[in-house]
Amino acid sequence: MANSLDDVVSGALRVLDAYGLEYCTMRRVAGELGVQPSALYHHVADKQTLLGLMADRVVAPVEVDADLAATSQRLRTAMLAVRDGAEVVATTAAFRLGQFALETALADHSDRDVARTLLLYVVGHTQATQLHRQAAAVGIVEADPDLDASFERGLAIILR
Amino acid sequence: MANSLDDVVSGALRVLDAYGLEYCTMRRVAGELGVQPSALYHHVADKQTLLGLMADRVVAPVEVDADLAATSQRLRTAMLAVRDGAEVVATTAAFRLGQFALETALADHSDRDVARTLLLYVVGHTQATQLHRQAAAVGIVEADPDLDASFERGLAIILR
DNA sequence: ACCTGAACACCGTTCAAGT
DNA sequence: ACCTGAACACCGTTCAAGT
Repeated sequence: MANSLDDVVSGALRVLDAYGLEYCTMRRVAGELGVQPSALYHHVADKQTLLGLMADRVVAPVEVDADLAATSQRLRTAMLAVRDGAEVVATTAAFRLGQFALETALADHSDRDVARTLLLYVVGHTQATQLHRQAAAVGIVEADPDLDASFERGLAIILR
Repeated sequence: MANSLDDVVSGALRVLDAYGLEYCTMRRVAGELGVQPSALYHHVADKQTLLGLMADRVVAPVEVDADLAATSQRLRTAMLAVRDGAEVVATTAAFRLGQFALETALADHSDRDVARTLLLYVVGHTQATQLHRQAAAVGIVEADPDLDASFERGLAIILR
């Protein structure tokens, strides 16, 4: 059966979660879909575009409401759910200041500067968390059990 | 004349600044130094290690003191000084929570949680700033003249 | 509309060998 | 100590051609 764009994004996210961003290559995504690498370019202009769609999908299920702390937790959880999820969001076109969908949504429930600051902190802390966990998984560094609590304390500092 | 490790890092930073992270390849760094790609591996174990040394160098001139806002500005300026500087710092081993040199230095002059939150914000905002500027330079997006002021407002929120 | 096959211009890294 | 030359196993992307 022929693949749709959604299939391509789903396959790419499966490869990302299984192998990490470094090994999430067009050729591996194609292999995951049982298709030649060149076939991907029928669905997507280039790899950057695909990464952007992947970031959108990682962030899509996050509900935004007036509870900024809870919304931040949900965003963190969504990014942690896929390997290197935060890095994909951070380095992607989706995360452009002023036009990141979550930023404008969050700004509707709070101050615009608070929304932006919060978002930068949440993505940054989660990216660092995943970097740390990956290093801990390989034994380069001991696991830090305080990371979740550290996240919440930073949140409190911004929202005080 | 033979190259030292410092020469390699300097050459790599020149390539980074001229071409951006995407095109900062081992082969180009070697070319910049007038040497074969394999020669780099006499100085450095792999590309990740080189990127870490580059991040250290970007951040090295930043003076840390009790004025958290001024220190944040200096860090931002240092990262902005080289193309994709913030991304190199953010994605590198140098930026591990709890053992990033700047984090511990900053923690000596303030609360530890404030130090970490501030650092994540500064690196994140600067990374987004460079992403935005690069997009604006290519004409994908109009330049945002408010980015510097936005940075300071976020700083004020964290430090209030 | 969706895909194949083949090609192009690259990558990071290893390793024996040179000086 | 520092480097060359050659190789290995990969990349992203293009493009004519097939169904």
